[in-house]
Amino acid sequence: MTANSTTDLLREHNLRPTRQRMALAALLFDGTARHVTAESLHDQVKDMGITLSLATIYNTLHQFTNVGLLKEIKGIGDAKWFDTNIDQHHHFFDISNDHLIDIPASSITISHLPASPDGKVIDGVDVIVRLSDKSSQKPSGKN
Amino acid sequence: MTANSTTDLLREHNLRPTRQRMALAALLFDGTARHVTAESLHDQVKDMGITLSLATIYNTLHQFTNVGLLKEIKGIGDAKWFDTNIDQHHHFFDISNDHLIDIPASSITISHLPASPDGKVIDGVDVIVRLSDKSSQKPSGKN
DNA sequence: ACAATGTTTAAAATCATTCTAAACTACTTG
DNA sequence: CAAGTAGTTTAGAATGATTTTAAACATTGT
Repeated sequence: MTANSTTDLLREHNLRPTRQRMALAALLFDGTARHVTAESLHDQVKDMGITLSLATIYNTLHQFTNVGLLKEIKGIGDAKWFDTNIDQHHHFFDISNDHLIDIPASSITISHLPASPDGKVIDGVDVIVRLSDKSSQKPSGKN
Repeated sequence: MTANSTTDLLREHNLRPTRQRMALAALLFDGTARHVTAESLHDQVKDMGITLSLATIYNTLHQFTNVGLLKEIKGIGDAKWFDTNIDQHHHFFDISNDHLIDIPASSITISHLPASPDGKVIDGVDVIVRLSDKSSQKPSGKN
């Protein structure tokens, strides 16, 4: 993604193209699906020789999410993840290495969902398919 | 649940029936489906006039989970939830009041799950159906 | 260039959770 | 049932992720 299109992307979403947001947008929106946490992004940025405070990473991830450039994924590990794939979709989560893989919504068919309670509507459905290594054993329930 | 059967329940799972574990087990395992966080349990116990340290609540929830008396639910809000329903099942999560409702696994049919990556096996599938109030509007993506 | 407003930052604060080490309790053995 | 030992509980400190604060700084419109 060129510097110019990054600028445009930010402006189109009413975000001033600051040095910090340019760096993060360039990194995130290269067209490939990315899954990041605030910490992992911070590390990536640091590796590129750019210094950004962690607070800015959090601010920016939230701003990008608010304008629809990112999607927040909950329920993965202990930290919050952000996904550059903003389509409705689901995830494989590899518990052996904390890796996420997108599953297009169209690849999963959910049928027979029970009716919502009165006065409630379905806001969304999240499916997480946990993966582990074929060889590894589940721990037995011992104290 | 009587004091005696609570004692037995704990012993059957190799847990000493201490005052603290008895109180928590009696509260949790009354036969109805309960969804608790460490904090919510702590508050419930406090309301009954029993004083338990939060650390003990955490310890006990983990021990109960390890022996298969509880199931940990991930991806709900910011805290970890524990469920007395230990069958494989899914959840409605009402985002307006942080309430959980069980959905039996048999009530949802998931088909066409993509194949797992090489060397990986499916460890489990979690479905969370987010609910909101019929009247409330989704926030529009503004900065 | 200047003001006005938006943005970044370091540092402190917060929140959920875990760890630590000392005090305590339940179980076993003599 | 006394004493030892192994398991438990606890307060408080530590951790880790995230948010807040308030001051310094950058961008934009005029």
